[in-house]
Amino acid sequence: MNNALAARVLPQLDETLIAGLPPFARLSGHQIREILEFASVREVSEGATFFREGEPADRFFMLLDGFVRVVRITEDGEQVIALHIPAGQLFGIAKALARDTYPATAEAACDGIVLSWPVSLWDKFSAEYPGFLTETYRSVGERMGEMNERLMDLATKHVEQRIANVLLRLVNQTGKQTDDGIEIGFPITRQDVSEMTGCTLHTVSRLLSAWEKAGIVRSKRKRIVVCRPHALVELSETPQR
Amino acid sequence: MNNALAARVLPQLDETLIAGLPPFARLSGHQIREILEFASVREVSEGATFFREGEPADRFFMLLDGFVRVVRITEDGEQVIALHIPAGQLFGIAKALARDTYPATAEAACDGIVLSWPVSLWDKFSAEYPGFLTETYRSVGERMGEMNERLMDLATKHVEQRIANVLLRLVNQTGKQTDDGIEIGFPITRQDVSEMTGCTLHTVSRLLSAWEKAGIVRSKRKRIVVCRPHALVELSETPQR
DNA sequence: TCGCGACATTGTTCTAGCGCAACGACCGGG
DNA sequence: CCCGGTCGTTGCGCTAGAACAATGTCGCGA
Repeated sequence: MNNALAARVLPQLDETLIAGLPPFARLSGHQIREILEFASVREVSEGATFFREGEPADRFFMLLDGFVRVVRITEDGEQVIALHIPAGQLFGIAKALARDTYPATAEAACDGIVLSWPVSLWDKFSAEYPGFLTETYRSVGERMGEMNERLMDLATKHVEQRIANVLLRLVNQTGKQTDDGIEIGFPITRQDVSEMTGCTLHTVSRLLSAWEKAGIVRSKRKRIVVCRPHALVELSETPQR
Repeated sequence: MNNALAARVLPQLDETLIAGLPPFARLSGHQIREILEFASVREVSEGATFFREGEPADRFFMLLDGFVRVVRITEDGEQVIALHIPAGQLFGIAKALARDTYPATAEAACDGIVLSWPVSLWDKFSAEYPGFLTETYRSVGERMGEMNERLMDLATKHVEQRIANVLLRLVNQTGKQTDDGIEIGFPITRQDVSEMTGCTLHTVSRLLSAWEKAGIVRSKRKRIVVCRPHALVELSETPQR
């Protein structure tokens, strides 16, 4: 699908691709065309970096296809994955929060396609395009809510519950139905899961093995399929043991 | 000071009190008076609740004096303190993030004074008062940054480092110079610290005792004074042990 | 002034999850 | 087809910090 989409999108940007996205939903055909005029398109492959924490925020982005991983790195080199952003959302919107540098690093969790605009257009977008700001702040609010959930989990839950929660969230947000169950929509390693849950990849590996034996998940290299989501829900709710 | 301020503020709202605050900094005297016309004033005492998580967000608030504690509660009744808000900032601004309920509970960390307005005035404020929205989003951004820091800490740091960090942050944000050192600006229990760092009050107590013996802090009931901030900085940076 | 409730300390025991280590499996490139 | 790198698994010992428990202290209201 990625390739098919790329083939459609790259030769000539198709306005129907972005017309339905929340920040642009209320715009006229003319406005959509205008937006596309200004946009740079970029095809990215897994692992590509869009921008790094601390860099001057000179562009903002719309993800058309794929997933973006938002990452922060501690002084001693440990990564923490703060968030995953699905296709159809804006990111790198430091300007919306009156910042002039990016607060985190953004990289492609899988191959994908992004549009981007210079930040100098931000004020034009927010002034002229009805709904743009509202929808932007709605998704800021949602991301804050998600961070909050993770904060609570890290503060109060056990590793097992946190991992169960992360899998459930990813499956809800990005899941694709397969014959076995629901698969997380992008490649993901044990290391990634550990960086999302604040534990070691060893613990993740052990738990996934155990869950695989129990028939709750199935996983291949970089792929995780959840077969019995409800079992995970129960695990994530069990206070301890 | 609280009482003196209350005496000044309650009989008749003094426009100089809010004219200097960032969200209102660029407004004319007339606009300031208009804002005060619409405002409800409330004196609160320690522990009072402004609103609870999940309630419809029918008002937004400006803290004139005191500190607000932003709290979330897990299904099993555990509290997590997400944030402290100092005087001079807006809070309960769900509307800014296109939410119609409050995402968390807000209570008074100490006696204080708040203004509040019905949420129906939000659009008027943001449309008519230049700088209001910008400053609002700046502080949203700062709070997100702070949550992010805490997320990283919870995910990668040890309890000792997290507690050291929390003390340093509180001292920086709210500290008052005393002859011994810098004191946190509001009453705070071991339990509170534990709810900020995701550990037990026992561990907090033990560590504070140890630090007191080492001359790093001094603490009485509900009061913590940091004598040697730099020692805490070192503790917060020590990878382990 | 006394007594109660909120707050704090400190010892002991126990375990979840980390650190370390070694090996195995799969994947893409030359 | 082979080889090196990335990704995953699993066992073992250890320790940070939780859980449990008991006792001490401060401050406020009657």
